[in-house]
Formats: sequence, structure tokens, C-alpha cells
Amino acid sequence: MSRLAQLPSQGYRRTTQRGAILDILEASGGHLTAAEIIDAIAERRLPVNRSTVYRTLETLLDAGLVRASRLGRSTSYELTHPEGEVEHHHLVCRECQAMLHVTGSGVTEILRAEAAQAGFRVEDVQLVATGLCRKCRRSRRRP
Amino acid sequence: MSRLAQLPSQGYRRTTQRGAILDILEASGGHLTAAEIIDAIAERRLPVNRSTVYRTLETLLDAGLVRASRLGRSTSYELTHPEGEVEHHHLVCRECQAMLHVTGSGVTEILRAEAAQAGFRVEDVQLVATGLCRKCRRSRRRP
DNA sequence: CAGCAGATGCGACAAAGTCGCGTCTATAGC
DNA sequence: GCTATAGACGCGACTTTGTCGCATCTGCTG
Repeated sequence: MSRLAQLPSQGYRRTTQRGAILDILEASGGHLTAAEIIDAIAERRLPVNRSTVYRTLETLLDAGLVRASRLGRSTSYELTHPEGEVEHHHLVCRECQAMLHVTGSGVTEILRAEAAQAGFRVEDVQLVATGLCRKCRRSRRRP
Repeated sequence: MSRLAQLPSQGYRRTTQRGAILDILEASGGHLTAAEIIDAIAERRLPVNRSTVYRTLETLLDAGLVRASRLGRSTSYELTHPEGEVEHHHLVCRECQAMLHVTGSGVTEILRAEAAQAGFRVEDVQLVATGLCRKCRRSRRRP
């Protein structure tokens, strides 16, 4: 079931603009800022207005299809459950901004269980750990 | 040891402006946006320029004293290891933006161990789970 | 297939964040 | 302490990012 097709059940219409933005996020596979999405639309010569991009991102957040996060310097957007989802989380170096991934840690299940006790249904978990990567730890020791 | 005093060891100077912003974050105990910090400074009639607030936040991020996150709609800042720190994570309802906390889940330790295998030293973990709170789940069933 | 609420385009606007440059000050070395 | 200086700050102009009102258009429902 395509993501776009999930919108009606949430009370939102499926429109070509929303499809376009979902496609771009899907194609990128990663984290895109609003500005990058706007650029991608311009490149592909898609008829989506700038205001619509911002409004659509809010809508997709509300619908739970997209999550926003601040990794490093700026806010970026990515799909919540990508194809063949494997739980993955982020390690961001506060020195060089390098990003590593940790997969299959089981964190999602732990949270889901904890949250359930409060009546909260977890749909998406994002975790960002910051610290120092191997390289930057070394260069600290002998500056 | 005050946070401010940690700066020199990281290669940053301790200044009154940095102290003021750390104080404000400490006093608030929670998440403040850049705008809220600027307002707090104005209220207390502290002599800290707007540009300085932005630059300082970047510095404090680099120094690992502050973390930025996007909870709900906008980017906010909070201290990384508050006094008497207990691990706590966030549940944000995508419908009503309500925020709940989950404490002492053990997630931090799991991540620390996983990251260590990649040579990454975790200094701070932030976790944001989105989904639907009890109230919004109910109102969905009978709209 | 008609009606209409919801979505989009457009352009003006507001808010948020950045930058260059002159001045000031925290710190290291004396 | 005193001084030199790199780093930090203030200021104001500027850019970027995000918002809003309103006219038009378009999925959806009956």
C-alpha cells in the first residue's frame, strides 16, 4: 500500500503534490531539509508551490507519515516507516557532524512497552545520540 | 562544577553571556526555543544581543552542554545532563502535541554499548517517540 | 456529475537566523 | 599585576525560512 493511499483513512485527501513530496523523500532515502525538497521539486520541474511544500510537510507530520528531526545543524524530514524497515538510530559527532547508524538495538520495543502503560501508542521512535566519533576522540588527545 | 566552568577545557572562554544563557536554561528546567531564550533575556534585562544568543547556542551545542531537538513544531534547546540527572525520554502526540515523559528505561546504556563497538563515545541520548496519546486514540474511534 | 470542503497557487509579509566589521574582554605569558 | 591578542560580543543590514489571506481549483461524497 503506497503511502499516499494511507491519507484518506486519516481524513486527508490524496493529491499529486503530496505524492510528489513523498516520492522525493522516498527517492532520497535519507534526511532532507525543506529547502532541499523545494530544490528537488524545481529540478524535476514539478508544479508544487513553496507554500504547499511547507503545508504538506505539516500535514504529513500530522498524518504520521513523516518525521522531523534536528540532526546536527538544521531540521530535516524523512519518512517514518521506510520499505523493509529495520530499526535504526543515529550517532552524530558533535565535532565533525559525522553520522553513524545503529541498527536493531531493540530500543523501539522497550519504549513501546513503557509507553503502553501510559496509554500511549507509539508509532515511531527516533533516537539521536551525540558524542565524539573515534576520529575526533583521537584528535582531542593530541591537539 | 558549574557548566560554565567546563568551557575552558573545551577550548572556549567563559563569558557572562554564556553564563546567562546557561542560567536561563537551568532555571527553565525544560525546553526553550531560541525565541524564548531571547525573551527571557529581555525580561531579566540582561545585556545579551540576539546574534550572540544564536552564536552561543551553537557553541554550547559544540561543547556538548546543550542539545537541540525538534519536539512537535519547533526547535528547542535544553541542557544535556541536568542536576541529579535521571534518564528521561519523550512521547509526543502527533494529534494534540501533548508531551509525556518516560524515565529510567535503560535505553541509554544499550546505546552506549552498541556505539562503543564503533568507537563512538556517547555523551548524550535523546529519544522522541511519536504516536497517539490515550485521549486522541479514543476520539479517533468515535469522531 | 454537481456541490463543496479541503487543497493549492500566488504574492506579500513576518519571523528566524546569518554575516561583516569594529570594539571589547578573557586568558596566557610574562 | 600588566599586556598582547585571539576569541567573543554588539550592532545593523541582510538572507533565509516559514506564514497568511484570499482567489481558484480539485478530490471526494452523495
